[in-house]
Amino acid sequence: MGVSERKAREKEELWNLILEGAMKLFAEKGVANVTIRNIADAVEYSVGTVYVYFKDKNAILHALHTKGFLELRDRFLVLLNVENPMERLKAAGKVYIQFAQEQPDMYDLMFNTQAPMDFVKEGDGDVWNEGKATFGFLRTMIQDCQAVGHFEGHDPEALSFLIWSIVHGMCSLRISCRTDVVNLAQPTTQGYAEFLRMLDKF
Amino acid sequence: MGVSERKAREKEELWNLILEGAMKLFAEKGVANVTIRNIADAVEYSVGTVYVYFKDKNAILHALHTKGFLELRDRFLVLLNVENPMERLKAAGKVYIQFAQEQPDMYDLMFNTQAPMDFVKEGDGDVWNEGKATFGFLRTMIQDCQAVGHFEGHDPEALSFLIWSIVHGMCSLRISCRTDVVNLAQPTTQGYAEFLRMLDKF
DNA sequence: ATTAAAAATGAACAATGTTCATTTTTTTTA
DNA sequence: TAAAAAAAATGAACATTGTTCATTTTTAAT
Repeated sequence: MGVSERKAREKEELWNLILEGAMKLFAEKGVANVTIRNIADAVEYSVGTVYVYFKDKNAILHALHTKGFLELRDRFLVLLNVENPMERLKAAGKVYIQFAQEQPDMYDLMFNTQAPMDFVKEGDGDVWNEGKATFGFLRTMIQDCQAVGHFEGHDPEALSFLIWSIVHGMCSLRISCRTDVVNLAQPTTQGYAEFLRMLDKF
Repeated sequence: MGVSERKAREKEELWNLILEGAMKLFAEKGVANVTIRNIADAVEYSVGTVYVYFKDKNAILHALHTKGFLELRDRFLVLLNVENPMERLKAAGKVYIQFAQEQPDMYDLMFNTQAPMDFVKEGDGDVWNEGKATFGFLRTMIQDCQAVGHFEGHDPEALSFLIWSIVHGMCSLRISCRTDVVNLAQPTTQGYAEFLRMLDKF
């Protein structure tokens, strides 16, 4: 019988509908200003229904953060065209920073907000898959660089974390308005350019 | 007459009392879990009184964040003993990271949370003095390094921002639990060690 | 057409930041 | 010293939030 299958499909559709409604509001008003009631209104369902499909607000924020990682992964696809590992690494940083600049709220949700991590820790797997895959991608790039002679004597794990920290630090400080005290017109762009200049020695 | 003076003193004393109560709760339960009612209870005054002394919660959080910067500045004092500019810079990073590790909530309030910045922007001066002074301190260190031949050809402003971003990025990722996907026992310590190894080339 | 299961509902709850008319305390004045 | 004025403290009340759950509505099975 195809009934249960159709039901499953409908269930998934509403799940997506709610999530997309949340996504839209979230882009409009910022994550901090979106309430469960807002989301319910937007999709024309009751508050209770939202809670049928999502355990709590953390679950919604985690699902949203996952969508963010999907888009970031898409953006990273252009890197496959970059043959030279070092150039690929440099380009990856640019893509990362650009994403953070264009979608600051989403970036904040992905890399700063506690909610998605709380959801992960409440769950079964207990592991942050999105972060794991993304960091793994960076680690591979670093190893590719080392394979052609760069970063000699450096530990790839620590170096990956260091480089992640550099771009994250700049994006994070920018988003939280801490760069107001830095006398640069475009802090992240100019800061990253400075980093690229450093990389020339490796 | 000494009445108004005594009044002013009493006013400041209660202001401090409230703030220290907030500070204590804040250290106990974390910034996210402290309410105005908690603070009022802790100092044995009413909720309304707290609002007589502080415009809103942002004002309290800003005052707390300022206390954090005072402590960070104190910790930086040991750097005055380090003659060599490059060694001073390296030591400064260590102090910064250590502070973030020992007081993650305070660090988060100082460098991530929106509230203190909102307070600054609502105010007159409109400038984040704490950040300005701290960043200025870093800039001076970089310039001292350049004066003895380091970082040749690098822009001090951009370089300062880059280095700030490095240590902030590591601390920030650590505090927001994003380092769970990094295979390092002590991400910040090992990541910073990797950075120090990089600095050898400059 | 009845019954059972599933899905959707929205009123209700506790907790939060915030306000403000009222009360209490202190200071000044007569 | 007693009354009036000013300052300080109060806490009840409001709007919003995330969340729950008994009830109603819709759908499926008999």
